[in-house]
Amino acid sequence: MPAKDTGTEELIRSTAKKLFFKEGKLHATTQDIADAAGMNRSAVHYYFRTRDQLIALVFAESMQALSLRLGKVMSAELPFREKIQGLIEVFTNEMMEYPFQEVFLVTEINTAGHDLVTKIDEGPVSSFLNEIEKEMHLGTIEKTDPKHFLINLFSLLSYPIMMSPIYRQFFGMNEHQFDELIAERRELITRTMFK
Amino acid sequence: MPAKDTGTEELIRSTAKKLFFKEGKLHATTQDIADAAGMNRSAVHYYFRTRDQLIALVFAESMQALSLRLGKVMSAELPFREKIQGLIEVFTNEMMEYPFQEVFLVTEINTAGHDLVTKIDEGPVSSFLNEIEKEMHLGTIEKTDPKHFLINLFSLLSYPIMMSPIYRQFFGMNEHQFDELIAERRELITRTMFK
DNA sequence: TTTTTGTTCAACAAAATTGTTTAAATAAAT
DNA sequence: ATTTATTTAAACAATTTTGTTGAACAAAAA
Repeated sequence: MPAKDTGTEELIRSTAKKLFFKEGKLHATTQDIADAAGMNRSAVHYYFRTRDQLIALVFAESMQALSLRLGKVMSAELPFREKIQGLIEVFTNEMMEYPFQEVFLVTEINTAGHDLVTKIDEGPVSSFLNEIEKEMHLGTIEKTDPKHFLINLFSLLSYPIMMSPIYRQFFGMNEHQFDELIAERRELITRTMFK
Repeated sequence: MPAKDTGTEELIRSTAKKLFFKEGKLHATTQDIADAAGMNRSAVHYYFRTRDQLIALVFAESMQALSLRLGKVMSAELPFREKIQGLIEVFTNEMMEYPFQEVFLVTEINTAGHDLVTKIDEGPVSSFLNEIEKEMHLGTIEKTDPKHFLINLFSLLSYPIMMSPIYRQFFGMNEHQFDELIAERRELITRTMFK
């Protein structure tokens, strides 16, 4: 009974993500999305009924993917330092592709107030916090609340990329120059986090 | 000839900032603003003509204030370490009061594409970058591109606060608990940046 | 007091956005 | 060939949001 399957639904989803996460167009209308996907606005409603439902789905998928990514990276069978390097690699790549994903998530939480509690698997996070604590006892990283270690790591990773439009102006750099600066950071962040 | 002067215009401005910067309601309508300010929507249009003009003004003022704040802190007559501590203090306070101000700025740049070039005085920034470089030669901070030092500093400062809705969930903390975690960071950031 | 100026509000009009409906066209599966 | 599912299109209504206008009002100036 099902038919065509030209992946239209998936196209709409990915186009919405492109607008929200890549271009930072947080107010994109159903018309904007249809235009960007090269189709009729009716198709958007046909597959997702309402704009809110589409956004709720994009939000949920983004949270879920984030949780999955975290889980995979945090519970990898690797020595601590390599695990951190893997995390930096994975999340830097994600941020480079979707610089405004986290901004989207936060503003959605502020306005719509989604219940994200269910979306996050706290298991890997808390066991990773334990691993961080062990590493602190070994002396390779500074001793504090392990939550600070995690926060610092993601701060150094995410913030410069999501704020790049502002900081490019501050430093008078073009996009290419700033991308090179960001590229240097993978190594720099490792150095900053250890010792 | 002028009349009343009940500071209504100022009230509208500050209410808009409260919605945008404090509560992260980035899609707030003129009605939302009027409601929050306890007045008629016409008043908003009377003073600012259009929503876009109000937003443009809030944006410009925010950038200008940021530039001013930066300039003042960066060109203070203080030893380097104390200058950094002052910067941390000032900008942490600002972030605590207006957690979503930077998010507002970035999303505005993405959608409206304001020309912020004129708004920023690059003078103090570039001379502060020189000061950082000098400090690197003295050996109190690690040697890299001084831009990285600045980026790191603001990452550690701003990101945790603007992302608090997400990370509170991640760590299963309430607002008060997370505020205490943030409070610990002023000292922690200093320690991380030096040595 | 009268006039002028500036402010507030309610009502209205215009525009933008959303969501539905209907019809027609297309394409796949049975 | 028939049925089912997909896609486009156009038209429409409903809602939201915006922006304007005119009247009422208050305060200062004349």
